[in-house]
Order: sequence, then C-alpha cells, then structure tokens
Amino acid sequence: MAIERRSKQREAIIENLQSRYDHPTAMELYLSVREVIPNLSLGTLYRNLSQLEECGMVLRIPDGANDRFDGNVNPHAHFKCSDCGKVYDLMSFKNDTVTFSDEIVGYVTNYSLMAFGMCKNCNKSN
Amino acid sequence: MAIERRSKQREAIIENLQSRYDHPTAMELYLSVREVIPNLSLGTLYRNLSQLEECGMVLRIPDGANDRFDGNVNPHAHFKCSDCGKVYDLMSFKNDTVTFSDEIVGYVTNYSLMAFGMCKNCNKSN
DNA sequence: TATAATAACAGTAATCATTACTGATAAGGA
DNA sequence: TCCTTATCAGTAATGATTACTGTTATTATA
Repeated sequence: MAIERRSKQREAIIENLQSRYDHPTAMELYLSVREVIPNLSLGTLYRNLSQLEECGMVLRIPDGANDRFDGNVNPHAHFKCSDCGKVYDLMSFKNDTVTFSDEIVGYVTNYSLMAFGMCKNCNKSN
Repeated sequence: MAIERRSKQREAIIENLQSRYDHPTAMELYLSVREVIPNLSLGTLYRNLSQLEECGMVLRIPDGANDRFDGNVNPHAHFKCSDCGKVYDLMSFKNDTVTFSDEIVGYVTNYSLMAFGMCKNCNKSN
C-alpha cells in the first residue's frame, strides 16, 4: 500500500536514517528511534521501512537475514568487514584496496554483485 | 570445523551443485539431492553447505533470508528477476542491457554491490 | 471547527529459514 | 578388526520478519 498520511513515527524513522552514516539493521534503528518515540513498535518500524523503500526514500542493503538500511538512496557500493561486521560506504577500487573519501577502509577478499530487473521471459509475458 | 572425512552425503551435494546452472536455494537443493539420498537431513545439507563454502568449493549468493548456492566458485555477478525471482549468471553490462553469452537475459533497474574483506581497524588489531 | 472514514499505530502471535542439540552411524588410522 | 570421533538423521530452538487485532490519529469534507 502506498503512503497516504503522515505520521510522526515514519518521520522519526526517516529523519534518524538520514542523519547517520552507518548502515543500521532494523533492530539498531529500532533502538535508536525508540529514544525519541519510546513506545515505537517493531512491527511499525518494519512496515514503514518497506513502504519507504518502495517509494524510493530508503535503500535496503541486502545482508543475509539481517538487512541494513541507508538514507542515501543513490545506488552505491558497500564494504562489509568479515571480522567486525561493520558496513562502510565504498567509493572506489584500486587494486585490492578500497578507498572512501581520502581514507583506506579495508582490503577486499571477495565480493557479491547482484543486479535486479526483469528477465526476458517476464518482459515478454507482461 | 574443517572437512576431515569423506561422506556420500557431501559428495552428492557437491556433485548435484556442479551439474546444474541455476542457483538453487537450500530447499531446492535439498529436494534434488533427496532423489539420490532419500533420507538426507536438512541439517546435514546446511552444515555441509557452510563447510563447502568455507573451504572454497561452493559459492554462497546472498539473497535475502533465502541464500542461493553456486558450484561455480569464480566470483561472478548475478542477475535476479524481480518478477519471477530466477537468478541468472550475469556476464556483462551494456547500457541497461545484461548480456549472458550471446543472449540478452534482462534489463537492469537496480543493483547491489557488496565487497567483503577486513577493515583497517580489524586489520590493525589482528 | 466538528465529524467520519480509514491509514497507521502498539502489541502480540505466527511464520519460516537457519542453527543447535542428541544419540546413532560409519570413515579411516592404528 | 578395533577405536576414535567426524558426520549423520531427526528434531527442538532461535531469531528476524510478517500477519493479525483492536485502538488511535490524520485529514478530507460538511
């Protein structure tokens, strides 16, 4: 269902997400938004994240069973540390070195690139 | 734990995976391998997939809560149809058109690139 | 500004892929 | 052949996400 009304819960969620540069999981975001709206429901958070993703205001970063969310909706690459699990924005490759702004954030050992769209078969039948 | 002994279950799993070019989920693979080993346990499949991934014989393709598996361990890009959910190998981009071998498989509307490795902080402390 | 329709909410139960556990089986070295 | 223990089958537990139910609050209209 599309967004039809405003709610302070949704506005707190998007505001929180746009004010940070880490890539919180649903639970991390939940705990953070609860500091502003203490009785925010987890179901409400999930529902709003899905709505906001659908209307292009939030980017979902697939990360196993624990997706992450990003207020920066320009599609851009990410780097996940296999050791601590943190997810960084990834701006450029240079050999095996990842550069973000002017700072090296880590060393790539593997990657996963998934493109989304519509395959030829489905395009034909629709 | 590393692999130390052979088992017909594990061999059936890797053989099945290497003989196909779709990208089965754990359940799809389970149902397929059960045609050879009817009493294969789902837990055994998951345990072996994790072991095989760890020792580099199987590639895990992150796909939400429903990961997919690939017997082709050369890291390579994938294309997922948002309509039918099928996952194709993706060999090259050309404008918005995806080409696999000589055949167009679909039209890209979005993508997700996640690089894995070790971040600077963890690299320092290890 | 009041009223009414219903989107959105809080709280909670259900779902479902995956992981962990337990006792049995079998690989492979001595 | 015997023994150690990796691996197994079967099943219970976990945990993120989704669905459901009754309540609240947004917003169009009178």
